[in-house]
Amino acid sequence: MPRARLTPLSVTEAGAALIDEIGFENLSMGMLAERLGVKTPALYKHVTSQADLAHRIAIVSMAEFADAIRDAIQGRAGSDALAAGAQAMRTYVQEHPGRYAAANAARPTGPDDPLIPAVERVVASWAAMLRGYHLDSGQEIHALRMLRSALHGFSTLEAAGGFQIDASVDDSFTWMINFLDQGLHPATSSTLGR
Amino acid sequence: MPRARLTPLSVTEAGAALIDEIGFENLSMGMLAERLGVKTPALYKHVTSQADLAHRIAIVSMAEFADAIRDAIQGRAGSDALAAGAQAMRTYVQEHPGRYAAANAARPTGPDDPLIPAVERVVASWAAMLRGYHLDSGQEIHALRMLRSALHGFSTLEAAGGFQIDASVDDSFTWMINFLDQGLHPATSSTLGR
DNA sequence: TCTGTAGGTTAACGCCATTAACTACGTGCG
DNA sequence: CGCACGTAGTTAATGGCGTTAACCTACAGA
Repeated sequence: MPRARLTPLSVTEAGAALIDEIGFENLSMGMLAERLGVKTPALYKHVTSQADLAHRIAIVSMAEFADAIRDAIQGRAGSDALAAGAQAMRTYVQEHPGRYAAANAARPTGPDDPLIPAVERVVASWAAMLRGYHLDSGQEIHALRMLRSALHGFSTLEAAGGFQIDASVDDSFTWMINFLDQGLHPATSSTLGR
Repeated sequence: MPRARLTPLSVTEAGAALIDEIGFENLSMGMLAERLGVKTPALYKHVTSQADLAHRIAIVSMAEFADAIRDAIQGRAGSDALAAGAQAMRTYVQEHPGRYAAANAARPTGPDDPLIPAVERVVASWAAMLRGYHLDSGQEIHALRMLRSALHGFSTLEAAGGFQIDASVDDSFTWMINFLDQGLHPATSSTLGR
């Protein structure tokens, strides 16, 4: 049998893949070990605990998420940037519900937790996007929080199957983005069709 | 020792109280039993499983929540109704984070699950509130979903300690409500929704 | 070639949810 | 008035989980 098969990173990535399949709260060390072709205690050679594993998954997921948002917004401005960023977020949550849940549940363990810069990159992307709307400096934080609330709320409710009524969820999402975009624009201009 | 101390309802209510203190995912049968001055297996005489307990908590919580929203909106209209309902929701989540999490995680077990009418009462309250804005009938669902997303997202992020930046969360909330209110008013939202 | 380290194993512990088997209280019937 | 039965509660046992301890052994470097 070959040795040195597993590393903290490989365990984390396998955990991230698993968590998307079975859900954040259903992650178990036994299932992950089996997936990796190893007995459960072997994981503890690479990860100190299940909480540590979850935190590592959160970090790589938040970094992935930050990349997705940045890539979507990059090269666009104003309404286009908002629509693209919002879609990117929704898509990420749809494709990686477990990763997103892990990333969102995590709290920094200290001042040099790599989770912090990852979170900051997400915030920076949204802030850059909002800059295109030329808000008053005092309103930027509020707009940021509103945006985050609306997108987070929509994405998680959708991922949890919370939208039961028979009406297109896609339509609701673009409607919401339009609504937010128009409200963010100065009252005069608004030529955003779809 | 007296008998017949516990009932399904009393167990559920004690569970609801406990879940607010320790968090939805930390609920354990042992802790609840201890709280009730009884051994763990005794709970199974009133509740079939921990999942059943969580579901019962979800039902009473959703009913409570529906009452809170209804009471807040009752007698108000338009912007006032929105502000009051939104505040009521935020307050409920702040005071009862575990109950809210349980209510939100629950899914109806069948067509005659009492959870369903409770959910419908919540939806009905929000729909009644929105009626004051005289939206096109096709837009009502979208507005409802947006409202729910924004309020759910804000409340849960706040309850989870997700707003770290040093700026008044209260201010952000009222700012968001104002934003939504203005966008919903017919005069300024005439071009919404293609 | 020998040795130390590190990634893996098996075995064991404690906590949890759940079930089985049993006990005793108190109601309601004779 | 007493007895029987239903039921709220008990103790004991099972199985699954995360975790730790003790051990084994393949491989790297002296």
